Amino acid sequence: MGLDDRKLAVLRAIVEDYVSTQEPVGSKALVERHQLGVSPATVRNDMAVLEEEGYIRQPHTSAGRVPTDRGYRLFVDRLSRVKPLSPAERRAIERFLVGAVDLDDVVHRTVRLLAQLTRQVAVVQYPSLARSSVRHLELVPISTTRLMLVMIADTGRVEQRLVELPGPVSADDVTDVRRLVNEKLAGARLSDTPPLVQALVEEAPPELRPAMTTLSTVLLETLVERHEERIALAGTANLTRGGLLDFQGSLRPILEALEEEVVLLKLIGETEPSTTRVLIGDENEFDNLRAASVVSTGYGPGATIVGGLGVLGPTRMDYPGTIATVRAVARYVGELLAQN
Amino acid sequence: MGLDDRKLAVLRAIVEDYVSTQEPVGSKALVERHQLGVSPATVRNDMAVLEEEGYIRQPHTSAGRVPTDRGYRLFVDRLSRVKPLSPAERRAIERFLVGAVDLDDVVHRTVRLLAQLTRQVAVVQYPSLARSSVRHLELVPISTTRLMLVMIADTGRVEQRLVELPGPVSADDVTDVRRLVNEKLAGARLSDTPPLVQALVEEAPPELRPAMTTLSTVLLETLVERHEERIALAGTANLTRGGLLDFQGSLRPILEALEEEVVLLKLIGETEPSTTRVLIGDENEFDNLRAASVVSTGYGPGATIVGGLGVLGPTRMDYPGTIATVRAVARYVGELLAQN
DNA sequence: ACTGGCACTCGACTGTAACGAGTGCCAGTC
DNA sequence: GACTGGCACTCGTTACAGTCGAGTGCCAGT
Repeated sequence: MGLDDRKLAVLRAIVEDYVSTQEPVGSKALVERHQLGVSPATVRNDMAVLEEEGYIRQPHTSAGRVPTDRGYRLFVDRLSRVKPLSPAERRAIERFLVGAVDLDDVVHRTVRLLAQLTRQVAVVQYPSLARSSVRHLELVPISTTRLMLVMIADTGRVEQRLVELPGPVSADDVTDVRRLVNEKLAGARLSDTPPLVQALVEEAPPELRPAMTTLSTVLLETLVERHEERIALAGTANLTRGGLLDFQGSLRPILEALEEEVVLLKLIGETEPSTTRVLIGDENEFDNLRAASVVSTGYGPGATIVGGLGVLGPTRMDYPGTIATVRAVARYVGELLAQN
Repeated sequence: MGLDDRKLAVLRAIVEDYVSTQEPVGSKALVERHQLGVSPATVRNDMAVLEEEGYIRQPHTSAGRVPTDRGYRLFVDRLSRVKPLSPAERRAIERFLVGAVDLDDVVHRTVRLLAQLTRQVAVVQYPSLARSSVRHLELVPISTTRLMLVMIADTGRVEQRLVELPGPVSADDVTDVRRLVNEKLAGARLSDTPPLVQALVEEAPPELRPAMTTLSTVLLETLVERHEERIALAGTANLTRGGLLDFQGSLRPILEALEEEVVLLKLIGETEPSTTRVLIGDENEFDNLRAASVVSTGYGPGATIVGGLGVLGPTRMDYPGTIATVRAVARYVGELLAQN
């Protein structure tokens, strides 16, 4: 695969033109718009090679070339530099995020901001419980045999859950249980809680045993097993930009995929370190999304990562710009979280 | 507007055929599929009258007829009976809603169920705070000058909000404030709280005054002013059924409208009594949604109404079936809430 | 009041032709 | 050997004409 510099320049030019015009690009138009210093015929020869190598393809015999997923991949990896944000964009980010009053607010503002800046579908994962610590556990009696368990995490997340007790429990008992539970669990990482919860049951005074047992089950279920992830979504209307040319005419599979939290989590839930991840076309594992690309990254206060965020759009997207925006927004959100 | 019985029957037949075939219906096809007991020519005369009265129209000169918004309105008001649900549907509803562990769960299951049964976009409003009572208010110290305020409503809703205090407050003070606040507000309807909150500040011991003042501001803001409504959405992929024939080719305006909580609230936030509301085409106030219809109703435990739910689809929808499903789901959700 | 018949309209579909963007290839040039 | 100009070719797009048929409006007849 001997791709000399000029062939790479041709590929870059094709990607850039196609992204901005949305139309297959031909050899003549290419030399006109870019200073390649060679004739269309030469470009055609280069194109033939690029096509053979699988970086570009022709929609039909007598049309221009279009980048393949592989071509975009090469472009992203080797042919593009991350665009610095414009001052206007920086200002927009700051303006948008100040004044958020709670975590919900932060997440909603973030997802809308991201959708607006990238003009694509934005996805933000709430700070993952698995990466949070318990700040406080509250038990609110609903009736004599029912409690509302409210957990407040250090990331600002608040989760509630109804607990059905095996027998009636007095208000004093609830107070005792609350104190016990908080003594043991406050400050603990959620992923470390199972043994602590276990100990809780064993150390409980006999009269509180049954209640504590039930409670511990619910605790484990809520906090650990049922990996309670939350997701916010915005900008689905942006899918209709490019008037059905992207996504080969049907938004259906995309919209279906966007309704599945599991899918979104796999896409933006950060797996690797804090690097920005770009999934192009069928690089992602979902058939429904083989016409889409995803740019995502992790965010969190300081250097730690508590959740992921990203955008989803057509494979034909402005990768450098999108990557820059996603990164910048993630950084700002991290700073915001660090303040709380 | 003398519409005799046969003309009404013709209109009904047109609506039913058009809804099921999605194609303009002609006089000949009509007499074939329905036992009208008259010839196509007669039907044509009736159609001419119906068209003159604005109940149907021709997409183009030599095509069949299509109902207008006005035609659907007449159909809904006078020509249709609510379809009873099939046993399969009843079973689906029950199966879907048992096992919900908290309010979030109930709402999410409901909205997905509704989307699945009606095969349209479903919207469910969380129980409105304005119609809830305070069950408990919790104050969790984050730092010496910061509190997390958590409000638990009797409807199961839990709202949190960060409070920035004017000066440092001791743990004991927080306990005092918590007790005071709960004594005053527990059990109160949220809409009745403003005077209570006011009294709270006035009656507070002097050393707690500043903290209490800030807190009261936040309380009022959170609970009353910033009418904190929440909405869940599902089934947007259903918009793509009928392959762009509905919604005159572009989903854009619909998707945009669905992103605006305010819009959705106006659509399904119940205004009138507990009756089912049907908004057809441009009967709703949003230009973006003039190609859509909305069927909505209120729900709540027992006879009280705490929120709204409904579905949105093309004006060409199965109104009797949709209305029946929306009502049934609302009733089941109400029962579920009553149990808690 | 209803019906059969008939002329008419007009979108959908088909086939043909002209057009042009874009290609691959080849012979020629530096 | 690498690049270029030229040329034949492909094939989608557009325009136009013609046919078909579903559906209508109207009118005379029962």
